[in-house]
Amino acid sequence: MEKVSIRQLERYPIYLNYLLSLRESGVSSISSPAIAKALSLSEEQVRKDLQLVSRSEGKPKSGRNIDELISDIQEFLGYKKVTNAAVIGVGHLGQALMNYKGFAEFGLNIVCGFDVDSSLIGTKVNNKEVFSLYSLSSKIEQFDIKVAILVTPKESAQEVANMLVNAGIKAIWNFVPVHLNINDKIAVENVNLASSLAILEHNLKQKGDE
Amino acid sequence: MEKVSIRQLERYPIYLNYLLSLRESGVSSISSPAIAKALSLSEEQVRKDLQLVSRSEGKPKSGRNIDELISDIQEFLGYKKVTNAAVIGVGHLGQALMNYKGFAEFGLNIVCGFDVDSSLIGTKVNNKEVFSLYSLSSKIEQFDIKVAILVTPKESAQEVANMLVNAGIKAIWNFVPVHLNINDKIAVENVNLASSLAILEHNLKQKGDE
DNA sequence: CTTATATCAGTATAAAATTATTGATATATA
DNA sequence: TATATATCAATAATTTTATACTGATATAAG
Repeated sequence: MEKVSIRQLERYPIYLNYLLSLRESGVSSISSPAIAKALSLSEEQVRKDLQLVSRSEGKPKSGRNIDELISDIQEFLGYKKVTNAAVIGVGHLGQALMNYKGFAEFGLNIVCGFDVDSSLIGTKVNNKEVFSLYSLSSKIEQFDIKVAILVTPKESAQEVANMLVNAGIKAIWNFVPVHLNINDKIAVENVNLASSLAILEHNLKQKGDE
Repeated sequence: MEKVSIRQLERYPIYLNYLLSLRESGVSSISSPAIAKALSLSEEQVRKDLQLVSRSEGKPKSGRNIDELISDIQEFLGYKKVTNAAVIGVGHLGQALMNYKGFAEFGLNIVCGFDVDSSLIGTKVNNKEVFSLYSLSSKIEQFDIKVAILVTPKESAQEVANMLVNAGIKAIWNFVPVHLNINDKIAVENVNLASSLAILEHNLKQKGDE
């Protein structure tokens, strides 16, 4: 496999999204410059990104076949095989994630939630049961859960992360704004809204100054 | 202002978070290498990042004063002045965002929500009223709303974004997985969960292969 | 008080990512 | 069918970002 950069990885879902919407409106082929224009990227970047994951070459003048391109990106991103996940911490955000329908198209299947709050345990959110955090190990095995979606309060995030690792989780999608110190055999990806907001505010300030 | 990179901007909230937790546990000064170690970064990177925003210099052997550092980062990120925001689209995620307490510390104040669903209009979420999307212009002015937090369905995102711009919004924090074509006077920052998940899955796969 | 050293600031180097360039070619158009 | 051109792949140049190095200095330890 050729090396793919983090930045590239971030772009593929964006391409995919756009291509899917194009296909819905009946388009059957597209060129890199056209994609670039639609997504405000450079054509070189788009071409390189697509070259990396696409099995067939693009054709001058006509571009690439959309169906093939979609299939190749989905394949590359692993959307074609299902990964089971669980939400850890069934608060507002946790529940919103459990209710989110869109994960299915990413191959992510949220099978259940975990919490310590006894008033939540045994309830269902979007038809997915909420279990006690202390049944983690058995449920992870039982449901073949690979990814933990961590949405606990800050204070308990590290402790719960340790529990997850002990219970055999291989990847943590961390929505808690805390740096987790974790065995580097485990994949950790942080969703940091504060970082995103910092960029927005910075841009807002700059545009205001112009 | 010296130039700051996107990557750096993303890191400041992470530093801040860590420093706040340190201060809570009574620590009063910290060195760049110590921060680097705690957050799994390189000491050079941390030092450069801090140099950029810190008004006072660090001292060999003892490092930097935590209170000062926290204050400088907060100042730099604009956390000390309040920016009013509104949630556009009061679904599961929109409600979760309206309920999220953490934005206050970022200087972001969600004042209300907007939706087109008449069963939502007039209700309150976390004590913030939900207005009709068609009252956008007047409310934006009335409440001095600067940032729109966009959480609509895909299909309507672009159309609503246009309405927001017409109504005078200066920044859009876009949670919808759609590329918005917007006047570049407006700051747009995309929160793309699919991108984040793509990175996680890629790492998961790589670690599995090792 | 003196010395050793951790940390600093500033600069230089290296790595990563993006953008530009070049020559080739498949297709649309005449 | 011939020609012009949009797009391609591959490579080179540039820019951005991260890391390493150097000499200076404030503090801890003796």
